[in-house]
Amino acid sequence: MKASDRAYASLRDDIVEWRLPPGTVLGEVEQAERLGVSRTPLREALARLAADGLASAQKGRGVVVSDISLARIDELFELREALEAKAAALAAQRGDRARFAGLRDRLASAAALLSDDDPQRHEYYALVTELDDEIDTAAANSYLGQALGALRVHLARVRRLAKDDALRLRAAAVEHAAIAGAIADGNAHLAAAATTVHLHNSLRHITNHAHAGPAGRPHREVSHD
Amino acid sequence: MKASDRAYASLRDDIVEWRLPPGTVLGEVEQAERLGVSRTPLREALARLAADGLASAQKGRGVVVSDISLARIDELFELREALEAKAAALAAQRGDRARFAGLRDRLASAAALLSDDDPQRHEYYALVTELDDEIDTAAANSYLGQALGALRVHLARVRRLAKDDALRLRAAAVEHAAIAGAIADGNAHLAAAATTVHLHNSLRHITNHAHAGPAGRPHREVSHD
DNA sequence: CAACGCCGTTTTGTATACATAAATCGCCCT
DNA sequence: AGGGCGATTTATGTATACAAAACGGCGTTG
Repeated sequence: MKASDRAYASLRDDIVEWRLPPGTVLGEVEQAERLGVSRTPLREALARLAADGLASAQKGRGVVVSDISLARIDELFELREALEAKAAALAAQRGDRARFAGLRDRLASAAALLSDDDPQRHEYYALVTELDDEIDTAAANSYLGQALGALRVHLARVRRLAKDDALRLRAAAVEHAAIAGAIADGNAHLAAAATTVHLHNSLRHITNHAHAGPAGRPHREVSHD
Repeated sequence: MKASDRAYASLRDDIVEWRLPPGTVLGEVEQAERLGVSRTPLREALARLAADGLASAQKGRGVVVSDISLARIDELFELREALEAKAAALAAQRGDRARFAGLRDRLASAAALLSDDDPQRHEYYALVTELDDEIDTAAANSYLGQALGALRVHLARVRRLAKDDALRLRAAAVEHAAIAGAIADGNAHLAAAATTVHLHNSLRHITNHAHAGPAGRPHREVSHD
């Protein structure tokens, strides 16, 4: 694997997992030494991060990890709603109905997965990811898929701001089942509406139950200037 | 200005203006010599092009200008509809109504601009661009704005596939005026619907009146493999 | 005392040289 | 004669050295 790819993947993970919090300056020599690569592939990695919107190039002071405050989550979800509603609608038009019917049933009975003492909710998250992937595939739109991919990187970062309690996750499972069901029925309008509802509830949960930082470790919220 | 920025801008223009048609291989040394820069900044430019989706990195054969056949225009417009409808709706909620009322009136009387013998329709296109910018500003969503910006690069490429006759442009002006009017009225639902209608008509015009290549110079359509 | 400008340091931007991997072309074997 | 294999060639990937620009500290000056 290429060194630039390793550097990119490593830095992206560090940013998404909040090991590199917003406002962190990513000096070229510093990061190059830390990751054990030369400056050239590292610069390529930083350029890709900037293109993704995870970092922004400041003039003279290198690139800094971009800010992601609660205020911007509203914006993020506005874009998310536009993209995912469209994707769900397209999937309803084009998708394999039997496949989504299966997902609908598995999601409807997902409460059982959540009653586990698995703190990671591994099985449930895998199921949701599977639904997302199926929608992407069924939508059969590379431009939309690319946009959704870029968006999900940002969402992964946001996830650490919310605490997922079992109550919300159970409700989310029902909402996901509704989306899958609408797609299985080939009902594009309903699929889009169900997606809108789900994202609305998801955003409300985040804004209501947000905490300052990951794992109780507080961090500076805003104004990295 | 940085050499990497110049290289990026130059290459992007060459791709958008079809001087580098789809399937063209962009060799590093070749392009570096052509643009008069070293390989290092050129590689950065190529990476940005790949991130934009204008080129894709093939393993072993460098990066090639990405394909944009008529089949993919449908996909492009599906994404476009999702983004622009959302942007129009947000603009209707948040925008300055007087400003859009002014744009509505100017667009409604835009037929006069089109009766000119200006083959570039410069004034009219400037007006449409102004509307787009105002919508972006009013939507006040950086993520959405970034996605729209990336999308418009691809659209600029597609524009060369359609021949804009005065008839279609006059109809488009009316549609744009309807969008601006809906935003001016603060009617988000109507603004989104008007955008959907406009894009539907625009796409239909393109698919009906598409020609093989720009300025009568034919090029290979598909299957650059 | 404050503000402006200069210089040193640090960091980014660029070029080039080297290493490595892939594709092509020619040759040999079947 | 055709196909596969290997060497050559070419292109990409990486590292390092050099240049330029920006920031910060400091001194000077109004």
